Amino acid sequence: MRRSRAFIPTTKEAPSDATLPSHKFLIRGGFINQQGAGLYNFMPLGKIVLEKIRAVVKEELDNAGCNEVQLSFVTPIGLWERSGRSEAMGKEMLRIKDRHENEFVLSPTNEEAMVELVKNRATSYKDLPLNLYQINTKFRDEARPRYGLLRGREFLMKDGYSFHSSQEDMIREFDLMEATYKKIFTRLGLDFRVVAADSGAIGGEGSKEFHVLANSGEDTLVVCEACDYGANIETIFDAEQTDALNEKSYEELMESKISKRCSCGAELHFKKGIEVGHIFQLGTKYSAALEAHFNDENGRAKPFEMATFGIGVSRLVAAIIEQNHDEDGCIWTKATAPYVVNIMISNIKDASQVKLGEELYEKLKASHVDVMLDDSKERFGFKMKDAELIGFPYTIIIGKELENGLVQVYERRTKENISVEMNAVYNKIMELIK
RNA sequence: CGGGGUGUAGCUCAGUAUGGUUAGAGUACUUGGUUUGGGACCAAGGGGCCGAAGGUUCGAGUCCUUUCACCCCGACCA
Repeated sequence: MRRSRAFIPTTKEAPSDATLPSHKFLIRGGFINQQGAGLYNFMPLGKIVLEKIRAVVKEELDNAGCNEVQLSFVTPIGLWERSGRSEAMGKEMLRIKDRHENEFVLSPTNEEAMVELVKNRATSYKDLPLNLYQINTKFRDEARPRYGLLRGREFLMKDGYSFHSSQEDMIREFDLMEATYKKIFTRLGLDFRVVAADSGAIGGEGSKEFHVLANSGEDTLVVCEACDYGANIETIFDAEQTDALNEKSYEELMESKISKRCSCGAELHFKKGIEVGHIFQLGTKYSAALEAHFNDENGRAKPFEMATFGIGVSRLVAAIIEQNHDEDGCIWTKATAPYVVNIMISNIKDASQVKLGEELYEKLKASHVDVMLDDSKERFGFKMKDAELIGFPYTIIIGKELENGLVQVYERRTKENISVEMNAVYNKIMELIK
């Protein structure tokens, strides 16, 4: 993409209502803009990031044998009445009426719809197991949306549901999904932890959360430094206790409640996390309620054993920045950067700079590198600030040193600038972005 | 859903206590010129139903009533 053709409205100042780094930088960088409380538009850069995350999620799930589907976003209220969740979820569900006065819900989640989809279509144990997922818009009418994309009302979430003929098989799938999620978050370049969790309102037993570690995280985790043990603090104290406590007294309570040492012997620490994934074992809660049965080996009807798996895709966009930013802006990981390489022509009036920039641009594009050519008329300082704000992992600076046959490669994360022979920069970049 | 706050230019905000020229600044934008390695400088411009509706008044951004929206703290949540 050429900067001169791109719609990337960056600003020097953040709107006054943004408090978190991710919120500020995503708006300042021209990734998103707010449409209403908890409602966001994704502008070109934001959309690219979203799609990159979506692609990684899809690839890993498909590899693990999951089937992608797409359920209708608007769902008849009857679906929710049958499971009792119309009542249970209450005002969280946004209800609308059509011209015939029929009531509908904008899906906040899709257990019911997915059970209905599979019911009477997968009818035998021979049809199982099945794992169906979608990456689709959800709507939850939060009492108080906040923190930009971290707690919107409308959001993009991957939700998956698996169907099994036995609990053992369901647990096997649960473990497979845990492993798959680890691959996904690793590929995205994130520092994350898997922790034991409460299963919350959705019900069921056996529940694990995936948290991106970040100071602004809403959840407090207890994690072991040595092994992979971790737990959400909610699982250790009941809600009333946690209400009254500040962080320091958590530590005191910890001593009385649990050992300061992990069972592996290493020390336990507190971390803040942003929940970006949640997997849980549902059992037959929904299949029994909705009478979704299959025939077992003996020809007996049984409700499906189920598990459910979520990943907050749009939340991840913000979580990545919460974990990866500095005072100047975003620092995207290689897998999530809207453009991995930014070619900066310092002075657009300098024909030799333009020539090299164009050549590199074409060459990198031909090599399937996601590359931006900054051919804007701005001055050097402006372009640098803009590149830092947007957070391209690498910027090739074509400028003054070109007279000596040199260009600079600027690494966003470290802010290091290295000089490279102009003829060697292509190979250097290809090596760096691997 | 409880408590608090804010709505004035694309963005950040003055102006509102005490009503009174043509509603301001910075930034962003347009044009011309000078600049050209860290969000440049000079000059000239464009841009506002002062959130909305009603009311008081000779006169309302400012006072009164109603309403809508958004934000913050809490309770609740991928």
